[in-house]
Amino acid sequence: MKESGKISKAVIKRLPRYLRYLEELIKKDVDRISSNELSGLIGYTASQIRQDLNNFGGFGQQGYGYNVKALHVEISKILGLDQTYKMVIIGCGNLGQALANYTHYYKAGFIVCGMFDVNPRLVGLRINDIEVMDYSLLDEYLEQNSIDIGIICTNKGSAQEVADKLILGKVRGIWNFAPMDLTISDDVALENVHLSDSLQSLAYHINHRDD
Amino acid sequence: MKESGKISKAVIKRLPRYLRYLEELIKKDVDRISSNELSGLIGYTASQIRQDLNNFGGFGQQGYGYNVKALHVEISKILGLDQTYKMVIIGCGNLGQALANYTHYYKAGFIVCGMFDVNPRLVGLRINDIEVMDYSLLDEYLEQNSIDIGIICTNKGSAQEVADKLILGKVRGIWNFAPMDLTISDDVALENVHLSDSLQSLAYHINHRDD
DNA sequence: TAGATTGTTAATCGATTAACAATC
DNA sequence: TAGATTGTTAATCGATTAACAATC
Repeated sequence: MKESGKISKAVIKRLPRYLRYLEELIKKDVDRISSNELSGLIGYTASQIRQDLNNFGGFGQQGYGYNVKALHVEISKILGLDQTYKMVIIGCGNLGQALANYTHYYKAGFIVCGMFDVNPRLVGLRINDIEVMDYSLLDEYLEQNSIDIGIICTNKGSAQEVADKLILGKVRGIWNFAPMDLTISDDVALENVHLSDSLQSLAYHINHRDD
Repeated sequence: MKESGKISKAVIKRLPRYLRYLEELIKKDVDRISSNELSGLIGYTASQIRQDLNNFGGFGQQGYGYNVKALHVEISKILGLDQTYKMVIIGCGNLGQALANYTHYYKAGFIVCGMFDVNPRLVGLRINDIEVMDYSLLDEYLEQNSIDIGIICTNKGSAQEVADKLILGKVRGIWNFAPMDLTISDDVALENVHLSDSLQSLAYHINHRDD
């Protein structure tokens, strides 16, 4: 295995997609697959697939290909999906609630432990057995519970303040849905989902479909 | 201006971010900005900023820099934000509802016209004055209304079928939130938001923060 | 063993950065 | 005009693809 730390972001971004296709193959009881066959399904070149996987070690076997289940296990481990993550959601509007339900039903391993909002109408609400707490209780909650991920579903104006609180409260990663770029100490992982940016890209591509 | 059609995806992905920072500057009544100053804010190199913008034409002026408002207008036009887009949402669970509200309140220009679901409990519900219709009415609706964008918030199993219907119904773009890769005729634009992939990347970065 | 397919090096391609002449 | 800063070409860097020897 190569030294970690020099694996490019582009490679990491592809790993979840490998996982999705491997899951399909497992469902179909496919035991082995060559980089060439996988290329046909997933759309990356066979060469790229082999390069990607070899960043982490030799998971394949010459003349045989890759064992589907074993590869799935390996990529899961690389991504850290063999662990569980405790999460809090800050901002419990539609999006916050959607993410709570989504992770609850579909994402074993990512567990929403606490939900927080400033809106008194939302405080007290129960979403999948998690009660929405008042935002003022966040600091205390983070002190008393070891939380891995903070999910920011607030508006732009509050997002940086929330991020600061989350970092003080020792989260290891932030999943940011607010439409802005957060300033984050670099020992905290940050993943942005900028829906607005995404929609604007779509608009561009709608107007340049023939390119 | 260069020939369109050879502008890289990386450039397009950066445009919405330029727009966000330009909006901040407009709010602060900043009239002009140099690539160097903008670089300090946005985090791209000054060189990259000038390269990016020159893909579309000479928006700046030597010795002066860029006019903030004018640049904002130009990038908006490039992205097609000077137009309006009629949208339908398929799948009106939490996420579909969240997106309806989000675009309703924050995204002038992107208008949700119709919402559809198979679940009889959701059909009839009103979200921002849009009534959720039965999914079986989608084909007819698309025939009678000229819709630009279809937003897929269904589960994986239904997503491809929905996409096919949307394409038959002549949408120009699809915003896909289902955790799978759709097969799309290439005159339809496609933008994926794979939340699950995003969360998995975050997990990776949490476990490799020191790299 | 012969055939298949990986792991890995080398070649290519594309994107980013640096440099600087043009020009406001 | 002198100074500032763009537009644009050239250099560098990184990521993808091609090729092939290693090996199961």
